[in-house]
Amino acid sequence: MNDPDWSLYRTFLAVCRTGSLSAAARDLGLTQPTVGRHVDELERLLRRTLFTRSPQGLMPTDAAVEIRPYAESLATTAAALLRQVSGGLERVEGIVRITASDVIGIEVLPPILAQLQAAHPGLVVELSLSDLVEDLLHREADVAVRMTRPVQDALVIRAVGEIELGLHAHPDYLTRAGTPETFADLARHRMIGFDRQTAFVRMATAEMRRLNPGFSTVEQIGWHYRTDNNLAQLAAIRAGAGIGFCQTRLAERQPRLQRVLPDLRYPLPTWVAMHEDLKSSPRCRATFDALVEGLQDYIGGGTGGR
Amino acid sequence: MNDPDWSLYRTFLAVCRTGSLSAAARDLGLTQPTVGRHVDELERLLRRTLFTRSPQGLMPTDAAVEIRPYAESLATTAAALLRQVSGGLERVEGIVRITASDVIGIEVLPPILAQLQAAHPGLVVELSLSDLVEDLLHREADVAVRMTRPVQDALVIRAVGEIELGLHAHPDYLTRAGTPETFADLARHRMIGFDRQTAFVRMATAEMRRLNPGFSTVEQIGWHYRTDNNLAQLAAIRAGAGIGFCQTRLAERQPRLQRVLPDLRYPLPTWVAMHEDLKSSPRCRATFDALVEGLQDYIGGGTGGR
DNA sequence: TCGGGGTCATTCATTTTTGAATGATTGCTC
DNA sequence: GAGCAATCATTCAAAAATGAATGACCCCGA
Repeated sequence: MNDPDWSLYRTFLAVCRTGSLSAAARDLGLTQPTVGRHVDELERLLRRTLFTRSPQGLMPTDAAVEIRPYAESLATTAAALLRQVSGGLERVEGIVRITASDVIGIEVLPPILAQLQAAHPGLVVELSLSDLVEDLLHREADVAVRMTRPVQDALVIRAVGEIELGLHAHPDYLTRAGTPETFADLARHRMIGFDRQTAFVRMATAEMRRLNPGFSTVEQIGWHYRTDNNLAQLAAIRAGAGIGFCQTRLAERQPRLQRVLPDLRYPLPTWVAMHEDLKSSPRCRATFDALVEGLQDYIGGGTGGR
Repeated sequence: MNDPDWSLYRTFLAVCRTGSLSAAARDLGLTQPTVGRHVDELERLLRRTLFTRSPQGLMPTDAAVEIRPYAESLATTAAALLRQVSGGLERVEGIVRITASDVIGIEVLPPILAQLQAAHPGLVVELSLSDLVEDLLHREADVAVRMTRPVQDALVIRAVGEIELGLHAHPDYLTRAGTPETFADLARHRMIGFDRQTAFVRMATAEMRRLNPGFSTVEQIGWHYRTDNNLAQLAAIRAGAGIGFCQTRLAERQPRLQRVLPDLRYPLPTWVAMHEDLKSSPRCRATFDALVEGLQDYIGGGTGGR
């Protein structure tokens, strides 16, 4: 049995993603008959039907679903290879892909990255913002800012300190609704919080209770403005919708945002991580270092160290 | 800039591995001019010289060395894809790749795997024996038998108990040199042990000292027959070269191998691991289960559990 | 019921890729 | 130093892959 040509996998993946031969052809810069022939040949070589040709488009079969993750992996690796080769071996240039949470990526990273790029005009930054952690081992990203300690081997990780979360509100809201003085007061306020009870939220709630014994839990307080999107929470606070959590350093930067119950604190330990092999890549190394330094600055003389 | 065709990476990798266009062509089932053209095109698309054409063969450039790991990763993924598709979705058949240490693979696994294959004639087993842990996340292997606890996420792991190591010798040796009665006696014996001071050996030495306070360390005993190959150690013990460590259950099976200082024990915790995604693959699941059961039997009603 | 926009399959000429053959060069052996 | 067995580069004809064009089909909305 002959191995399929690797490019067939790329075509296969495009068809999986788009759901049609024509769309895949457009993405790949090929034509629809070519894509169709690629699929045919892959099916022949693998001895599997990959798509059932129904008139309303192609339906991937079980076999297609099964091998798709492998094709995705091929794609991320190929993309990583191109990023790697995009930069020289001495100078800080080329493409670096960074993954971070949306709040960090939008509120914290821009000045850090702008300064980095000012120093290295040849550097192109790709920002992938999501709470789904992209896999550094599979090179889905080159450098990551994480709020959970990366457990995988073969990663260079650096703790940059703890980002502190605290309750904040807009002065407009506080003049209207009053300023809470005790944890118990919060029960009478409009609280901004999470929508779903994700694993992170449950963990955070438990930790919050541990750190701040007087703080009532979700059940007792009740949340009036719920969203899982951290940026939306921040926007709600800014708009005077109520009291919610945001990063204290972030709030300090905002023109008019006031801290509420300053004793309540929730530290978010933060790491920067990248694959070991990328240490020797100037662009990744420089980005890593800039992120570490920038975040430590942001946190305010963080603990640093490994 | 156009993306290079993924098959160019495969050709590139073959050239890296073989060191010549002709050899790569033979491996790939292509011809030498084709391989040369592929390399040319990849160099053109990446804007990098990958090989310096010297008369005495091709020398990979720094750029080639840099991207080779990515090409290797592509190759392992493609291989994993083919293994995946080699089996059906319901029946236990196709190719399963297992990695284990050499002693386990040669002395322990054969009957387990033979029984597994007897039950499932369509199952093809690939055994990769090495102390280098192949990366399950990158699908270098489907199932692994490990002596260290796998730390990576996204793995299904199962503790199968502790394999006990003990000192053993051939009766011929013992009649010739006497049977040691105390740890101190070992100093007067021919000891079989490791060659280099690897991280594992250092750790094992420390652990050994902790578990068996009276046991002298390497420095005090002195090793007279040194090899890092565990099979070679076992062979030396069998040949009556002296006293060395081997698995007690293994020694029991040998026709004539006698335990020495039975109080001395060194338990080797053992795990079976595979990638989470492969749980739904019958061939991997069956292999995983068979290995767990077989190893628990081997250990002798091991502790089991997770 | 009738287009319009989308899909995929088929055909055929064109382009591209490939392989066989050949030549040039090197390293090794005798 | 000649002969042999490698290597890679080049050439040219054959094979393969591709794309444009066309036709058939389906869904959707008028």
